[in-house]
Amino acid sequence: MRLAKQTILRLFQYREFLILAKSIGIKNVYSDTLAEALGSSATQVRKDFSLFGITGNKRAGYQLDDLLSQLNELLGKNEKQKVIIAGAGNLAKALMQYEGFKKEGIEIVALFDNDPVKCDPQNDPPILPIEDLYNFVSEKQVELGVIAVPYYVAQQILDLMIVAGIKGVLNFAPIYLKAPKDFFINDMNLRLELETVAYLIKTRTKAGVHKESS
Amino acid sequence: MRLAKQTILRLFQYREFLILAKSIGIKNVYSDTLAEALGSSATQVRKDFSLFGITGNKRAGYQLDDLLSQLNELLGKNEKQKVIIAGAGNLAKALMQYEGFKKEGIEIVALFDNDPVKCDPQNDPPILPIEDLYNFVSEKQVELGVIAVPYYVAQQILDLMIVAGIKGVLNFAPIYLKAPKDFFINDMNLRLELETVAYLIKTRTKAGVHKESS
DNA sequence: TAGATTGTTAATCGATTAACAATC
DNA sequence: TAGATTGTTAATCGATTAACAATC
Repeated sequence: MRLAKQTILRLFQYREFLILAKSIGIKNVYSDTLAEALGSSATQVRKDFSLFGITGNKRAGYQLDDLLSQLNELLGKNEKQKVIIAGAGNLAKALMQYEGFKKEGIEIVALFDNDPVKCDPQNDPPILPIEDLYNFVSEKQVELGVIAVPYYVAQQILDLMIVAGIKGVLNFAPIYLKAPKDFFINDMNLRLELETVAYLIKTRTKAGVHKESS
Repeated sequence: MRLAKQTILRLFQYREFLILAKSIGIKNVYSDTLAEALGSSATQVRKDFSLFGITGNKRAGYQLDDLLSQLNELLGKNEKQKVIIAGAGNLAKALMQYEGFKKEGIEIVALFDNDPVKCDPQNDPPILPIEDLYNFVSEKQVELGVIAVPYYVAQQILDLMIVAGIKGVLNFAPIYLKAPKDFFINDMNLRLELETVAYLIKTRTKAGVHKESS
């Protein structure tokens, strides 16, 4: 099934909200509850669910535990996924602090950096020289990467990742990267995103695009 | 004019490429050149331009300097914009390192943090206690903010920003924030974005959504 | 039962792409 | 001129929203 990135993002957001709701003892949710929590609409929520054959009860909404386990299954949250980060700078640190990764089945297994000063194989996760990337990734069969290196080495690092066996990346380098058709790249250009908000403020479109799911 | 966030993002990306192209001495570009550079299509490029009345020459494409100055005008790049960051953690540091901000007319004028240890009014930009946010923002008439604080204080910080006069934010807190209709929020949930790539890899949709402009 | 909520179909909306005339 | 490229209109595509029957 072809799935829009936006839909997938929403499914993750539903899941996130359910976990929170569960922690405060809620047992049932309605499409309306979820819509409210995400700034979406009830129809959208039901539509998303119907795409996956997730069903609720006509009068009682969705049973939380049930819904959550269906989403977990769907989103592959029952399996672990290893990730490496290229570039051991502040962005990498910020990601590691985002925390909750481990809880989410995503494990940062190593960082890689050019700068010998930043390297520290004893750290957990280890910070290794770029030269080790190929062997590490191919041996451990890591498939997910993050590109947090300066833009002028980003393509080179990506190429290295690709031959090593990485299948998709989250890219923070502000540059268009070339990759095979079946390779996934999710571009995050933080500066452009900030400039976009700056632009919107300046031109103060009165009937506002005030909510973006990015 | 109502403008899709995606269109604005593309305009910024064109501009970015033009600056690079200019630096290596290129004088003319074609819609095809720009499309290639961004992984877009020539039709898309011309369509975007036509929305703004930007025109080229039938046979010679677009004169680079000319195009660039039109984009600068359009995107408000001839004016400066001040921005504050709430939360002086690694993400804030990463943003400051992104560099090029000043060059882009965006100036980080202050950071704010709860933790007295992190505060340093002598730093450039100054790192101030949250208590100072209201006065600082209203006095300096800052309109743009970044939310880089933990999710459980994000709404509170946003409310504070709003009353202080901020008109839009780039939000890194993984939570749906409530704000007035004419307030701009651009949500960046880095974890969800990474999870999305992880999902796409797992389900390995062969006919790939391999390029995302997020 | 009456009221509330789901699940789905059809309508709308918006963005991207294709087609092509204009013209340098 | 012939060929290449623009600018725009129409077609397509996909996602969101509205409407509403089904039913707990």
